[in-house]
Amino acid sequence: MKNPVSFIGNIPLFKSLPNGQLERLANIATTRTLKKGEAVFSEGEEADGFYVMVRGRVKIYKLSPEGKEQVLHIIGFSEPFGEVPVFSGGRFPANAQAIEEVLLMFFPRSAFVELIRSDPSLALNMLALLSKRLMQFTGLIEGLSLKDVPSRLASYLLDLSSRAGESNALELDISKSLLADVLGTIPETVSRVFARMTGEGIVAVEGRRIVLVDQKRLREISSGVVSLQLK
Amino acid sequence: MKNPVSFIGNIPLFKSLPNGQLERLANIATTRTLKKGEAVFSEGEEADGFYVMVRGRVKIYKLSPEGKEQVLHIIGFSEPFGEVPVFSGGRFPANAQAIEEVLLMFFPRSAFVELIRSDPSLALNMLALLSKRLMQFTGLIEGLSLKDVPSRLASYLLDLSSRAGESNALELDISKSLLADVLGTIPETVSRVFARMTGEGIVAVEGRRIVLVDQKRLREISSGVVSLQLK
DNA sequence: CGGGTACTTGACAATGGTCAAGTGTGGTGG
DNA sequence: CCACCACACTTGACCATTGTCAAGTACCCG
Repeated sequence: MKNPVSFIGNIPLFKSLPNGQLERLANIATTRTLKKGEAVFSEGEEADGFYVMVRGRVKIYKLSPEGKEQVLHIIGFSEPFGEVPVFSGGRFPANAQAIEEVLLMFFPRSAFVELIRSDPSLALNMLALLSKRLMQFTGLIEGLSLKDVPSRLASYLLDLSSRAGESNALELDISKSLLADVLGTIPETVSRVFARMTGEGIVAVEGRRIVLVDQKRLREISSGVVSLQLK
Repeated sequence: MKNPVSFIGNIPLFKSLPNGQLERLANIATTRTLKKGEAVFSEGEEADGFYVMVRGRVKIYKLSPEGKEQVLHIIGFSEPFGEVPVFSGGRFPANAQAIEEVLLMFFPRSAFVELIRSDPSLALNMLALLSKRLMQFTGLIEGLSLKDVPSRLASYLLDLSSRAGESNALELDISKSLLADVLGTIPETVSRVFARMTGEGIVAVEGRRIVLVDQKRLREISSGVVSLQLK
């Protein structure tokens, strides 16, 4: 990295920190690189700090005994992760694995807690971060418990579209099998739902490129007002 | 309440606060009583503070368009709730309803944020609280996505037992239909699973009294090593 | 004592997962 | 540079779990 202090200063979590603090952070931080497929940490492992993404992406996920995955989060540029055990338990509650080549910054726990103690605005930033995570999890729980797969897929697509500037033509940011793990289902089901949506003229799919043909229908499906035809 | 300051001082979230701060808290706090069935707040409502339970219990839950409920949390004595929008959004991400007659303490947002700013240990307590919530949600997501209903019920019973001092004879702390909403299923399914477990000699059920006859089997079911017989 | 709610049980339906087989494609090593 | 292999994806047939609808019983509260 060319300039660690300036990188750290641009992380949303650390915004509003004075320069002195940024330098202290840069001093306690270390970096770590991983190849695609490598584990950052595993569930139950002892945690002595947390990470911030510099380059690449990792998935945070739970594993069932039979090997099915539920993705909790996909971490991208300048997002922190693994911060939960810093404040409560000492162990990671889920697994983290690189889905691309990855460069991470690592912040040791004790030094970071000290920093929070001395800087209330850092504490409030962290509180805001955890609160947002909580809201996001609330949505995930709602989806898994109260909505069917077409509805969850529709929500995902609409969300992608809104983050891509409300465009109707978008490109999936992840593979369809990873998408299945994000939605809490399996690749076969994702395929079938895409097929049904295509048949209904709601979307057009070509590999990872997807066109939202009928946003209105999509919104109805995502909110559960109507459900998708069987066949 | 006889002595607000001493009550507040005994809330885990506020432990380790100096007396002066406790008095400031007592000054900004108000109280609120609700009858069974009354809403504390609803999803999407503007939030200007959070609550701490003094007496009774409330359920925090999401609602599907068809009226199905998923309970996220049951709040009991001296637990805080509704604190998420204090730090991020301005709106409650779920509903809260009294399941018994309830007495609450309310802390307005801005005064509370000021207090956090001035007291790092309060900030760390709050960070620990949100982290624990996050871990709990992680478990809920895991259950909904990766485990079947018998497994979730088994986990619930084992959890109850451990919190009741490892006793084998326990009393459900909630009605079976509320239990269904906690587990992310419906009362009919809970009934059937209890019936199957009884038939297998795993538990004995009599109204709300439940005896865990075969804890070992129950643990196997909860962890997904084995599954329950069909009939 | 009455009424409503909680709970149970049965028959049925449907969502979505499993298993299997086949197609396409991108990356790598010969 | 091409062939091959692994993997991502698709599709079909089948089945299991769980939700829906309906009816009946029991129980608690007023």
